[in-house]
Amino acid sequence: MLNASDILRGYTDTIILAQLAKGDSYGYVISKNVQEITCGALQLKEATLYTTFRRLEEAGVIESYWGSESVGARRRYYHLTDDGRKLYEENRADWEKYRDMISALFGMEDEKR
Amino acid sequence: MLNASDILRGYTDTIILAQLAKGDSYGYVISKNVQEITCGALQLKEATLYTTFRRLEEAGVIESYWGSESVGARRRYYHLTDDGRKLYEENRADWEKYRDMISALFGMEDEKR
DNA sequence: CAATATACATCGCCTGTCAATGTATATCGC
DNA sequence: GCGATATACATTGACAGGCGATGTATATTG
Repeated sequence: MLNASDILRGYTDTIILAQLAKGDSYGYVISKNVQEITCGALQLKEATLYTTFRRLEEAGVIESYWGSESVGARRRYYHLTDDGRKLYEENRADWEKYRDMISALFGMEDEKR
Repeated sequence: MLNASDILRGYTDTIILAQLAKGDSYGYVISKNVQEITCGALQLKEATLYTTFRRLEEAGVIESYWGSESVGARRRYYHLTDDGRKLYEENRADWEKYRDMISALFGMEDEKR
């Protein structure tokens, strides 16, 4: 069966980038959003989520800062940099190409778009 | 950038299954077909291709036999088993779901179908 | 006051992809 | 005739990303 973990691989970065493109956010909420959007079918596991944040920040496409909540658990917010936004747009464009290629490879004759 | 190797990951099995669904075939030709279909954008590297054949055969979804060519390099042909065909159909169905989910996660509001 | 939700973090394993390397046969141009 | 290139299969070891397990801490709720 098509495996969710292997599907995720390669898309995790862009999924997070897409969430941040809507505005600054933090791990827990992003994780919940992904579950909601996919009706629970796909999930960014915590280990994956936080290692990905590190990687993206190191790459300079996101920046982080601690939230100023005075109540509840602390939150580390992330912000998309200009480079990050550029990367996001590139990845979206790439996806449209790869998506069509995979459909073609899977023998789906172009129920186009 | 969306990375071709990580895109492939998770789809390689089904790509091969799809090729064999059209009839028995062998590594070299399958590899060429994939390049052709994707205009060279995606490529099943030999190491990947042959290790995947092993994995799929072990899983009982394909079977192999040596070709009877009396000329040229020997060819190992692969044949889709009944289980293989079933898996192929399942993966195609899964793909349609995952494809739409990823599009949604990437913030592509449904230019449907 | 135990259970659950919120929230972040790290370690080490697993698995699939691939570069590098090796083998062997056939063909094509010069 | 011979070097280059195409056809064809195979293995080894490295690498990287996803994740299970585990740990920390605060807030809410029954």
